[in-house]
Amino acid sequence: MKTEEKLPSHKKVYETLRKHINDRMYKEGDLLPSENDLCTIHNVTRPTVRKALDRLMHEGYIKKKQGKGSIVMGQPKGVGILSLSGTTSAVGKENLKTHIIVKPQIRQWENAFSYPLRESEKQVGCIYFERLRIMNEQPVFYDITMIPNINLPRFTNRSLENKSLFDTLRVNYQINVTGGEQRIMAITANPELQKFFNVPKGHPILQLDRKIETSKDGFFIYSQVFCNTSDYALYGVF
Amino acid sequence: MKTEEKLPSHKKVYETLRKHINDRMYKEGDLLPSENDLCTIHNVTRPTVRKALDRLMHEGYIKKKQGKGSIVMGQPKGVGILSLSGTTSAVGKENLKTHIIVKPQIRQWENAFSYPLRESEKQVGCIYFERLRIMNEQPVFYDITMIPNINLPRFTNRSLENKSLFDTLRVNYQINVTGGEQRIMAITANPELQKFFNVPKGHPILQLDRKIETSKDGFFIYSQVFCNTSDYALYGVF
DNA sequence: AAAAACAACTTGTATATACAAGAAGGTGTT
DNA sequence: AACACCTTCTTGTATATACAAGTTGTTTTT
Repeated sequence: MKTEEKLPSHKKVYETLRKHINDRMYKEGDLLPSENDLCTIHNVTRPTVRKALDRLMHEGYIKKKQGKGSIVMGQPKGVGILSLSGTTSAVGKENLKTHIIVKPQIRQWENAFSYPLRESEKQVGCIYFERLRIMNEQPVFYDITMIPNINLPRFTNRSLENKSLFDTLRVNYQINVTGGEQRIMAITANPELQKFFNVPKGHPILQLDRKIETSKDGFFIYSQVFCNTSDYALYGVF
Repeated sequence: MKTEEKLPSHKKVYETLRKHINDRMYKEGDLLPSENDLCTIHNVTRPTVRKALDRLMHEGYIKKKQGKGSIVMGQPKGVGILSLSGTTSAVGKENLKTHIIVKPQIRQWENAFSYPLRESEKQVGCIYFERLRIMNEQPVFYDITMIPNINLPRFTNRSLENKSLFDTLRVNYQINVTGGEQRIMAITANPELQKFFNVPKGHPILQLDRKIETSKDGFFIYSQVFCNTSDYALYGVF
């Protein structure tokens, strides 16, 4: 088994810097080493470093200023819900607890939240689970996730609790989220949601249906998220 | 007056291709000319072309496949609401009518939808307007926009009706949207919204508060959008 | 006829180089 | 002290070049 395929240098530089920012080695407001310094550090040339920095900039980890340098912005807040990552990175891991309501299980599926499925997806079935996310003792997210049941060794054992699903896929399976589409709407809580969120009848709830696309051809993640925004508004950058 | 500053070549290539895709000269599913062809067409080198293509790819206009080419995806649907553009490009211009509820006017402001303002912003005051957006005879969006009152020649005369505000800024004033932040929540319609949307009391409404950042230093656009999602769910790609 | 090998495309990665333009700090002159 | 200038740092733009790797169609071989 070779989980270790050799990454292109610009991705290695990206992963390294990303990790250092996440680990707070570079803090918000800091300047990254200059592009030339990064060249010597990673033993690559400037276009390569710039490619890594471009991606970090796009994802909101840094901002660049001509003549000044690359300013660290910290972990992008809430890129999660509204543009890329999952709920975990959206609100920060600090005060977020996760209850698994329905454990990951193999299911048949015909469609996914009104998204039509390919034949290849229907054949393999899906990994299905439901989670309730709780912030400061208060339930905020309720989400249903469906993933095609392709061969992901040890997947169900992994970190659905507190780590980001997308990080798991990226680091362990070299599957990157490349984009996706989502529908978002306001609804009122049905009895089930009333129970989960502990809210009265008629309470407004945010609903997100998402089809998430990855670098693995034909591999999509489907998720439906309900969110009680009365105390925590969904926050996102773009 | 020189509205015409010379753009870097990679931006010129980007703008040209973007326009051609928007004008349907390249249709969905088409292949763009190869990178080498684009080089000779625009008389630049490959890294320059690739930079333009990278941006088009990030914004969803094209997808690239190694060995194949650059596949045109058409105008990115709904990049609008949830990641970059304004409501116009989010839903397509076809069936969208705009009613100006409050005409653009100069106002003082102390804050913008709970976003704090800089001193420099407070001093110049803001351009304020409210719009109701109607799709197929049905009111869907109600939005309030506030823009710092810096010198934008002929701005209030321009195209608040049907064109995208962001396109106007980009083409006429070389101001690009570089990002922003937003809060999104579900609420129930207050009496004013009940009237605008023609919905009963307790009807769920989507609310977006946005602070939009531009390439012009210190120039932010603030907008608050209410959306009746009972018939048209907000759709976005990312 | 079917399969394998090849050639001719495409995009992906990476280097080396050069100059432009903005920011910051020091050094002089006034 | 204040200002202008210069040097030196930074990132931005652009070229020229090379090879790797994926796709497609053609040619050759079996």
